[in-house]
Amino acid sequence: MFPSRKNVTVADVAALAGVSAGTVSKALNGRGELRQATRDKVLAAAAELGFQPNLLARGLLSGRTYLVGVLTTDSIGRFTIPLLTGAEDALGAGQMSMLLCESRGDPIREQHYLRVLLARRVDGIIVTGRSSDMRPSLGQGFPVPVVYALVQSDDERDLSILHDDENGAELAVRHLLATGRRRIAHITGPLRHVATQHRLAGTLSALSEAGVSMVGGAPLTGEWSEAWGREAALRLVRSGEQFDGVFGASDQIARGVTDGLRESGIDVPRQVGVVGVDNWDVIVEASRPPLTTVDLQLSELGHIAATRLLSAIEGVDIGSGIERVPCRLVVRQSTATD
Amino acid sequence: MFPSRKNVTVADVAALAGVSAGTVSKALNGRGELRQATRDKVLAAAAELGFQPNLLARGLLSGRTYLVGVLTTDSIGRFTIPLLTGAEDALGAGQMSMLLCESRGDPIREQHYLRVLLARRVDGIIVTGRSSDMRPSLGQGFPVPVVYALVQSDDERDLSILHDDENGAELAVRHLLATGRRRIAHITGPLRHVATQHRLAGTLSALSEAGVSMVGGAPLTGEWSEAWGREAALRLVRSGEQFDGVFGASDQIARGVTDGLRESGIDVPRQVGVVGVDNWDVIVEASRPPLTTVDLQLSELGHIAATRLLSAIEGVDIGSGIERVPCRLVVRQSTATD
DNA sequence: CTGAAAGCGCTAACAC
DNA sequence: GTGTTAGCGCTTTCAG
Repeated sequence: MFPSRKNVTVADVAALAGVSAGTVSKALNGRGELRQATRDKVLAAAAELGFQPNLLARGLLSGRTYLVGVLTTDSIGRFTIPLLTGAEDALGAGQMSMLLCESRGDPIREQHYLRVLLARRVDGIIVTGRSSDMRPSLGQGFPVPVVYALVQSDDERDLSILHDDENGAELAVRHLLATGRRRIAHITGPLRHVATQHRLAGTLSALSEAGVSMVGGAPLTGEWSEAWGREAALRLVRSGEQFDGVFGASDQIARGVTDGLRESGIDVPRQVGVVGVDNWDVIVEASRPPLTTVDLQLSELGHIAATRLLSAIEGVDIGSGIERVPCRLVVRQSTATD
Repeated sequence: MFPSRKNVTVADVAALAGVSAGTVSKALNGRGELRQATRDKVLAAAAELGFQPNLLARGLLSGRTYLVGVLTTDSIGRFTIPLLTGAEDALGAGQMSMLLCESRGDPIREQHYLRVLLARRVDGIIVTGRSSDMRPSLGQGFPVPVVYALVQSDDERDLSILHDDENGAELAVRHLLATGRRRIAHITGPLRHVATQHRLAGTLSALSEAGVSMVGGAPLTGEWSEAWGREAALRLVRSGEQFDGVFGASDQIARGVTDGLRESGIDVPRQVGVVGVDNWDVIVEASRPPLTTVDLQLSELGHIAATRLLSAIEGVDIGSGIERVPCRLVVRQSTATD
């Protein structure tokens, strides 16, 4: 399959085909006017030798490397993976490869990686990381385009592709309403996170659309954990407030809620419907019952980021600011109405 | 910081410093004998222009790209991430970068990526993926070294770096024994997986070391899921067999076991100790109580794989066959003895 | 239609 | 000590 112990060059192919190096190049790249017979001869020789053009040499000449750097500020995690996959899909179509750099939040490392990426003459850079709040812009005046995905640059002149938390919350709450629930509580993470704020805003907007108010008048805020979801559910039950729907701002919280409710003798989804956020398979499927949840469409997000970057590389103006990707609701049994 | 809109070359630096390109190269790479004053002049000029040597050009000449390809057969997941992180640590020290390719189990894609990696003249390749059974070897006769990590090549002539499931199971069971349990059950995944077989072997060896036999005489085999862990726990309880320890072959199974036991009125760890495998934070911490578990040391594994690859690239013979990385036990409350 | 020559940016060898 | 030359592998004029 790859019998070439030694690297074959155009010169080798040219020699075997009995033509010049220039002709080999034209034949293999379909450029220029060549006689069909010559072309075939070259192709045959190339195949016989297992010729692989050296992309370094090509890049040196063309000024394009067909490489994009992916700089993850935080460590790669659950959120970044689908993003990478989506980006790879979009890039693969353009025959580009991804150079992965994980700076782990260390600015020194980040500068180092940035330097390396530029030294390797990547065609563009995608900056990503843990989806929380903003991150400092890499700055302007780069020799290559930069797109931020999942993380927001603090500079308006950059383009950031983000998921739409407000939209996601609206989908969740509207679904609870559509399945007949009217008394809806919101259990969420720390209020200082923008995600928390956006999800709260979406929740309030969907509730007011329907003319109902939030149970307890305010969200229950805590950690992004199952334990908090359980505890919040218990608090809700003990408060004596009537409620028939809970929007948990993460799958972990929502799963904790289902556990807390079940252990309080409350049936999900019969008595209370529960919706989460993330569509994180392990949590969602292990939950009892399986969770209806909001999918953040991260692979779509990666796809868009990569596509925008490709456009920018082609010289197209991709604008700046924030582009939000809508979420998608995934219905499972935690909101079933049989 | 990176003001270079245009790419600066050695020629530019040479012009500014009033020397020749060759001298610039020597000055920047600390080669040859240069007068200190000249060296300083060049360094100053390079700094002023924000010079970044073009690694493509360097690679073309040196025959080394300082790139390694990472080919993941399956999609990148929970297991591959720590591995990548570990590999990056080892590679970073050698100033190498990672080119990430995710073939998603599609052989066509894999061949395509392999071709691209070779065309880019990577210095070496790490093959990884979901840790299950074997995978077909990429074959011999590559122009660059290849190391398999987490996945095992089906060709003995390749080097595969793997975690040690048997050792992990021994650690788990010995710990249960050391905390005073004698009647230990094993709940695990499908027997056709090699991981299942190795974990069973380790379990049996640790038990026989202590002269005790497995509760029920055989493992309970099922899915790698919480649901199966719960169900197996219930079966165990209903069977009427006495038991005071359970080794679950994954954190998901073990967590399911703790839930099943608690819901049967059995106290973990007072009446039964439970140990899992994976040290998967989300599962382990959300478990009630938090799980004692076996850490597969995947980032260590990635580190070793990258280190071996670097050696091979340097021309050192790294041997072949299987190198197993020992596991590490992480003790939490599910086996506490107060 | 095909070949020869130049050059992408860098470094190693050899002059001076 | 420093400049000059050649060449890594490829593509692209420009002759022929």
